[in-house]
Amino acid sequence: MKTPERRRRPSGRVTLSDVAKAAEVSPITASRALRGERGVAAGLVERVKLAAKNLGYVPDPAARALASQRSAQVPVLVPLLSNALFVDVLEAVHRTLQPHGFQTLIGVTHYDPDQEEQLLSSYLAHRPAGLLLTGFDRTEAARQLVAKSGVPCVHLMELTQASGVYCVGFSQHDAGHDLTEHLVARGRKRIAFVAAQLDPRTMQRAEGYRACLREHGLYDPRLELLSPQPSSMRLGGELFEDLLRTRPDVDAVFFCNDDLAQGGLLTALRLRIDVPGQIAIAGFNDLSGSDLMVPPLTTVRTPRSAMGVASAQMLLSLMRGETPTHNSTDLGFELMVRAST
Amino acid sequence: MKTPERRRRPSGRVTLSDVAKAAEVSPITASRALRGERGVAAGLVERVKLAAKNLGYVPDPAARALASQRSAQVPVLVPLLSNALFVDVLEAVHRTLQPHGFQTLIGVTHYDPDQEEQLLSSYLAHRPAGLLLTGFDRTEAARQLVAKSGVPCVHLMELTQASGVYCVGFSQHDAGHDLTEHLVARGRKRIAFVAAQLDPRTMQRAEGYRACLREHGLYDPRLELLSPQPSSMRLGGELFEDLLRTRPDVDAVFFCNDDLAQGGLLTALRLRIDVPGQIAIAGFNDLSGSDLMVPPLTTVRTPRSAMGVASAQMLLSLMRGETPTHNSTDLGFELMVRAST
DNA sequence: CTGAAAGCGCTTACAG
DNA sequence: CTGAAAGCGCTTACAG
Repeated sequence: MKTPERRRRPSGRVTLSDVAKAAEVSPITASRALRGERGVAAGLVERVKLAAKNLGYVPDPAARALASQRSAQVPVLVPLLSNALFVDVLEAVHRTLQPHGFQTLIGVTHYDPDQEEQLLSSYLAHRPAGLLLTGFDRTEAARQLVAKSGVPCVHLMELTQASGVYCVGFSQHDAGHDLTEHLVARGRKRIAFVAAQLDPRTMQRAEGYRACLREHGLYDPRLELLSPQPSSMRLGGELFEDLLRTRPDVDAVFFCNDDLAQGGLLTALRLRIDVPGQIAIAGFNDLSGSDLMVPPLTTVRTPRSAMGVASAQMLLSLMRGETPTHNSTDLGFELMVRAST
Repeated sequence: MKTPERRRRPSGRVTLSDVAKAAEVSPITASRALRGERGVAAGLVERVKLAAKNLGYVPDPAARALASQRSAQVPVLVPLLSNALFVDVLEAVHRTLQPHGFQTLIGVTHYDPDQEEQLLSSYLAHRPAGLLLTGFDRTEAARQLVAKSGVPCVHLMELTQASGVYCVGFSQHDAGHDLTEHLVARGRKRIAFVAAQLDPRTMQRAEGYRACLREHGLYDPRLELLSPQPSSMRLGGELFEDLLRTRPDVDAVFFCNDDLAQGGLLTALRLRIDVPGQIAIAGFNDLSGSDLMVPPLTTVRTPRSAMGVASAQMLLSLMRGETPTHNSTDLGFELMVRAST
């Protein structure tokens, strides 16, 4: 009788060799059969899959990642979860990657490049299969980290023509420009721009706003109200009141995000300010509730789900080792003209 | 001259042995020093940490998980991300676990027990350090999976006295009861309950509503409007209109969530229905924007961040192998009486 | 088409 | 307090 081995560290787990034994093949063959690698006899594949199912085998992702130097994880780094914008993108990414066996990891940067860099370094240690990042604004160290890792990466929300950089988004500048153009077309002359957070994309919209007003000779820097505070309905209401106090002659407000605009609209309602009679109000993103406001809010509908799906598809293609024909996908935007302007 | 080894699979990664060599100790000692295990000479710890820093060493989580049978991941399973409720909880969990070196993984079940079971089986394969689940309503298989895994687990949002089950939440039943009591105290007689999604917690609030109205002899099942559709502002407006059509004599509505209530309130505004004159409106959760509505919405403030923090702390304690004195933490709730009732 | 050997980068016993 | 050996559960070359 054999004495029990002394050095074992049993985990009670069903392993690949258990499956291999049950199917009467070698672990290598079992591994290949389970991963659907071609070049395994059809009969063996059947046997292995059946054995795996019967034993309730679940591959160990840690062992797999260690052996193959590649996990099935795809970290997605977004600034916030409290903005429905990013939640919609995440849902779409998750929906697209899931059926291909990739696991979406959510990382929140809070608009802080240092936090992003740290997240990146920690996620990269997990040997991710791919990476999804928001925008292009990050530390040089973060950029190096990604480049050196060789992990396929797609950027969300903004566009660039830089070669070797993959991105899916729309022109924030043009969207800001077109919404402003709409206000001008409605005959507005004193159009304010009210923004919070002041992240890169907000500032690109601000540039679009400025460009448009300059084209019409209507630009006045005193009509810009920029707050670095986080965006919220409450802040929108407060900034709207500030604006009314300091610039009582404004006839339109372009809020850089719908939560601000909704707050502004509700404040107008409370103060019995006629919208759009006295003042037109527009927002950005077409978030939930904007079409239900009183009056319904004019805004720009941004392709949130489409960006999630398209960026995930581009990443899938990169992870397969393919070279996409286009490295930049412009998904456009849609002006939603409603009763508030 | 030695021929290069043929079987190497170099990953270009800085490993623990690189650090050990640089610090002139064995890999085991380096490992212990880095993990802060006590029983290593202070001088060595210094040397190892310095070497690690100089080399830019980042431990490989896959190797660590494989060797120790335990990862640093803590999956949190929530029904949705589109409800701010869960986003707030997640933020708080993440904030609490992060400094202890644990990584929060977000899993979304879409209120589907089968999806939850599948997520659980996939996450458990990663040998998580701990687990955070929403509520108690899951498949028997899911329950078994968790129990057999031995992974420490805390439940969120609901309470139970069952022994060996850890939970952090508040009484959904009592909150529903107390809000209804407030409406009764305001002299309302025909109080409707309008709900969507119909998840377990919503139905517990419904029970609280029923109990309260029965106590006052005011219960009328025809005043309940229950829709299995996902909760949203839009749906709230629609259900409110349905209710006005079928039960024109209602004098108060208890919406089971603030998004529904906000939609109802905006619809009332649009239809020029006097709130609270003709009809009182109340919501649940005190989500962003509820205090800014016109009129501001009466609701129940639920301890979202507190639940996130407390559940993460309870889990930290379990992961340390401690046995918490209380296995159930009741965080209570707060009635926010505003102008809509 | 199939398999024996080695290795991925750590940690767990066990010894001293 | 420190270390040599073995092992965690897979996959990657290499051979046949």
